[in-house]
Amino acid sequence: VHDQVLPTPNASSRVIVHVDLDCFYAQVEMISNPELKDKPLGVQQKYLVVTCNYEARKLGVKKLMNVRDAKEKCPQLVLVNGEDLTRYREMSYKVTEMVEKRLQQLQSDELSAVTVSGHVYNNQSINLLDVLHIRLLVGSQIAAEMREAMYNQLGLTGCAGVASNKLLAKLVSGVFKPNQQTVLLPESCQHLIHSLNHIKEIPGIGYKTAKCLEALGINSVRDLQTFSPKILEKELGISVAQRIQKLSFGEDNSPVILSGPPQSFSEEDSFKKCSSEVEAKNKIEELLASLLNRVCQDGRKPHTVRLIIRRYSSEKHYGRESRQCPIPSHVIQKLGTGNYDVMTPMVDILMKLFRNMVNVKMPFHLTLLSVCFCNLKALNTAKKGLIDYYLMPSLSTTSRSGKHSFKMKDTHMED
DNA sequence: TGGGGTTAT
DNA sequence: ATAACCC
Repeated sequence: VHDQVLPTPNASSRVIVHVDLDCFYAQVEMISNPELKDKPLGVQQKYLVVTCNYEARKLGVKKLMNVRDAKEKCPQLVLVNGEDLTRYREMSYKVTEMVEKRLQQLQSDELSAVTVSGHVYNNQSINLLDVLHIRLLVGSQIAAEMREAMYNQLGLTGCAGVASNKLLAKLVSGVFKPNQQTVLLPESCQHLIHSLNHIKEIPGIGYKTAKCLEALGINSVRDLQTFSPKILEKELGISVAQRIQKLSFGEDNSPVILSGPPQSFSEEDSFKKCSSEVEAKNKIEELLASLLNRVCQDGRKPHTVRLIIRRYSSEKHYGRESRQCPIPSHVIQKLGTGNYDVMTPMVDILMKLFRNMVNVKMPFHLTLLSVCFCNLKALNTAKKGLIDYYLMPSLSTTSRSGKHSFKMKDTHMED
């Protein structure tokens, strides 16, 4: 859970609190088994140590390190398997609930004396006559309180950053690392942004964009700040160009959006080789069984299913292909109820999607399979749809003029 | 690289 | 459906 915001009188003087948990999976494992607490611990998925606790980091283990390299660096390293995300999801939901409850109370809080909690970035001096400073200090107290509550109620530690926008809050949250917090006062914004050694460190500039910028000779934050906007727009498109150039100045007006419940659920598994249809079917059944449990607990119903594969190919960095289709309404209806067999029709659909992507008469070699449920709708979707249809002019216009308009009517009739 | 997720095109 | 981004 990130990016909680203080109620603010106007959008131009925001105070954003970004909370970032320390090595979350490793913390969950240490809570489940306290004997691991003072040992160097890594969380393993396949042959990777995806994250590790700070004991392990002191001994040279890094995130996403090969298991072999990690063991070599640190022979005492204890490894636990983290391929099943269930317990991490459970803890994550607890954090979300806690934060939302705390946020409800925020309005009625009595704010204590105006002093900083935690670090001030760049050791800058505070001006108590500056209203922006004061507001940020109050943000630092709220951050401290949230971290306290997370530790007291759930046993989780984390960092926090407090600043005037999401980008800066996130960047400053990592300045003092583990279990500490830092507030950024406006005067030190340029210091922070120029402390980055490469533009790839700016959240929002990923692998592809960074490569593209490098090809233009842009390597430092200052390079990006001073680069011709016109040429940048030509290379990356106006949207990306304008957004990332603003980011390079530390400017980010993107709003805090409550993420709410997930938009999709998926289960995936990677492996060395899957080369027969029977093998694929077995994997798909496994993934589907777990997914059905999760979707059942969520309570909403997916209306679309997608199958994703990754083909073995010597060196194609990101090659995933997918096929998706609507879930037939009679299958959707059975989804929550345990008594009807929903596996069989779903597996049939998924195998059709599979054969649509993979020519099973030819040899094939897959290294990943994933099943995704998306287009989640609340229950009573037909009734709600009916109300919307009559009460919301814009919606009823678009649905009537759309090519699926009679399909919507069918849904209403069934109900 | 793993096992997820979101948004834009 | 894919490609980019995030962790």
